[in-house]
Amino acid sequence: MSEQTANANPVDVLRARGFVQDVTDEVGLRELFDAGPVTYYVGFDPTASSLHAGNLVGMMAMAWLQRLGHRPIALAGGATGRIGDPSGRDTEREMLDETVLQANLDAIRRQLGQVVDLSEGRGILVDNHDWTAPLGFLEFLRDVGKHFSVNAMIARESVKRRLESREQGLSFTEFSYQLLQANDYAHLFSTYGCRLQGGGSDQWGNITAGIDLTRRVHGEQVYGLTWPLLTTADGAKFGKSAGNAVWLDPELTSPYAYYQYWLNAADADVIRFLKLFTFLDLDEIAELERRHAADPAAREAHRVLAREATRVIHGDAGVEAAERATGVLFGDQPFGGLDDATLSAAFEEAPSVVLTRHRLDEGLGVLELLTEVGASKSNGEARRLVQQGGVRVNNVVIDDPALQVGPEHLASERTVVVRVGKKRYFLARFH
RNA sequence: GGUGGGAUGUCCGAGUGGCCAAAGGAUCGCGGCUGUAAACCGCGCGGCUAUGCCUACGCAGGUUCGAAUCCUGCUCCCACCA
Repeated sequence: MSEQTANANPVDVLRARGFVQDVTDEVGLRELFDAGPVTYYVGFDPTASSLHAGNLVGMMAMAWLQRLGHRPIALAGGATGRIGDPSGRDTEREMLDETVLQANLDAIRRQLGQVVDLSEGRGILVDNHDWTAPLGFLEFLRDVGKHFSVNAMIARESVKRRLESREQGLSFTEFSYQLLQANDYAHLFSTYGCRLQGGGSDQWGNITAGIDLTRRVHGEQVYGLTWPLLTTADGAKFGKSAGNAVWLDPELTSPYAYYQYWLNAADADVIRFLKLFTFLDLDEIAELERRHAADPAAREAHRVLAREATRVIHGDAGVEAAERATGVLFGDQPFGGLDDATLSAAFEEAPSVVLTRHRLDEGLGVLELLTEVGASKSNGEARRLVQQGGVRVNNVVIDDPALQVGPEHLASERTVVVRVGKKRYFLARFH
């Protein structure tokens, strides 16, 4: 971290990197930061077994504030996660939910820990279920509910839209959600002295609800800060690759795939992403921006983004594996003389099928092979792919639909690598 | 409850008895250009033992040499009226 960054007000640091959409009472928040370490919180819903790229904005914002000397609280929404599914009523389901939820919480704790230091004395991880579950309904109505005006609640844009929409509707549970979140803030203020809540810009209403509640219950001023909800330059949802979420769990999204997601960022996004998703100095990023403008084809900014963003989540080993696999997959060298282990590592994320060895010895039609590995749904589709020049076996273009694939096509002891188009790889293992 | 309109391929949407495996667009796939990009251009996009055959136009039946198209019933959706 540069001197400049260390001395700047955190609001400016976050804003310079693109983390600030809105701030409640910016003057007051700046003074709060100047007065000493601030305890702040960001909530994450444990709805999946892993966090995903979309959660990174909040994670990075937390990390920056921590680096600037402030104290993070990561809140896992164990309570809100439970009411998210009102259909799970019977005890068996409830138990299962409990197990899954617990696993999800563990995963979130682990993943947050990679970016934010939540160790004893450095940061705190809490679950809002801990204080929400014991709360009685009457108690909740009396202590929390009475501070809210339904008139104000239904005036909120998100609520209003649902009330006007005949087929969507709005359940009482969902309507009450903002009260639960508001109560979280008031609780964290009184328990930990938390005075700042961060969240995506869609959280603005929930955050200000918490600020209001804290003021009414405790008579103290607390603050809120939102970051923009990201979309990519070409309009796609941020953090989705081919429609699938980009997960932080290497079991769900391999370090290679993760690296590739960033490497494939649009030119118009790359600088913005460098600021948000790496810890590089802004000076360094500005230099990359100059170089990118001068020679976009070199894609230097993309490479740095992919490397640094991957390093944050998957470490040096993850970067190394991703770069090695990228080298093999996008090189133009025919494969051959490799061993199964190397091949498996390079193609970790490629779908593979196991076929019997004698089919290879007898000669397997390339069309049939394409269908077997899942590259095509029918022989007709496979034939078209070959005729269009889109098929490679071991990185060598195949132009004959009648080609018989045999033992001479093995790239390693027992594996044949099929490539369709530029990026789709499939492995056939013969046993 | 009444009246009218509709249901077509992944999606949108044309098609009112043979020329319909079904226009057009989008998505998607492959190729070209390029930078593993964007934009743009070209090709492809039901299946098969393939100059033919099979399966497909909400569901079930019928008329006809022949039906996505006509008739009957059913299911679901929409609009207007009550």
